[in-house]
Amino acid sequence: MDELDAALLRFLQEDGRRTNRDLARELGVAPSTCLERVRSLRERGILVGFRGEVDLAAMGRGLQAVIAVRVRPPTRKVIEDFQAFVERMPEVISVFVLTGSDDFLLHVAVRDTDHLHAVVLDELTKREELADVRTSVVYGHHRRTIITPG
Amino acid sequence: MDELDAALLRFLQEDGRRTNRDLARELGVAPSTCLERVRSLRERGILVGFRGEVDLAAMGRGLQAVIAVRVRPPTRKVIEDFQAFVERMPEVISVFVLTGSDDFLLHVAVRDTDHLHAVVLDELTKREELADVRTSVVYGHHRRTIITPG
DNA sequence: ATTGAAAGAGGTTGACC
DNA sequence: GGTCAACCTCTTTCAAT
Repeated sequence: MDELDAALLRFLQEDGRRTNRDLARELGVAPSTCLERVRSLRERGILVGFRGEVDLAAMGRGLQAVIAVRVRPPTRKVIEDFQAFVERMPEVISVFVLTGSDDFLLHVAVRDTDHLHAVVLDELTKREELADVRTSVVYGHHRRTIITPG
Repeated sequence: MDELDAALLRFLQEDGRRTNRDLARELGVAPSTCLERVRSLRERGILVGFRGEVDLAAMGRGLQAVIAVRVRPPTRKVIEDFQAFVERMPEVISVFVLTGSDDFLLHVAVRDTDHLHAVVLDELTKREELADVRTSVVYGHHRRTIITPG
């Protein structure tokens, strides 16, 4: 992972559709070199894909919340079953499995407060393993688009 | 936003580099129609970009944590200054501004536990407005790649 | 809005350094 | 690992519907 790889990752995280020629020109290398580098980054599992990104509000899901969940008993089976369950919920954007007092943190995006209420009361609290739920509404969310090598 | 738009969003979230021809063929429309639809989705602010996606572990940042933060006093200035500060930290992948007992939730990705320790002790607790910090290590994280219209 | 065809731009390969 | 050149596919435009 040299300077060229790092620069490619930077540019492609910024705009996944930058053309190969364009990247090559900006980095001062031949297009085929550039192509080979990108292929190598994918083969090494560093660059894992290219994704179109949508605006949540424009998709009619302008209300976001984070939901901290505790399940009991905290056995492997209970944790894994609950994880599989929440990952299938369309309202759930992101699932964190955690150490500490909470077992899960769910990031959800919903239409409105009624929808949020329904997700918590009708979907989550239905589960028998659920021991505790704390919902916080998200005022603002910022995700870094460019991740640099550690 | 009809069935065609929804299908395009689905395919492009799955693979942001699907060619226009390919999309057109699969959806049974002309390439130019497809191109126009995608352009419209971008103009309407529904499709906001295309991003290369990297693997955190492969980037040498295999340890993730979520950090709940309370700041005092919770005035606009204090909140906004702290938000701007954490959004500039390279270890921070995502920032949530919240209602409830915590004001912020930070998702960080770091090299190892020493690095995590340094982020919390040297970067965060340096700030005078910081009133409370609770760090949870992330065992697993799953982000939904395809977001459907609400 | 959608189409089809034409023109220009980009991706990809392989022989060579 | 990097380059150059040729081929071939794709994007993009535009007149027509």
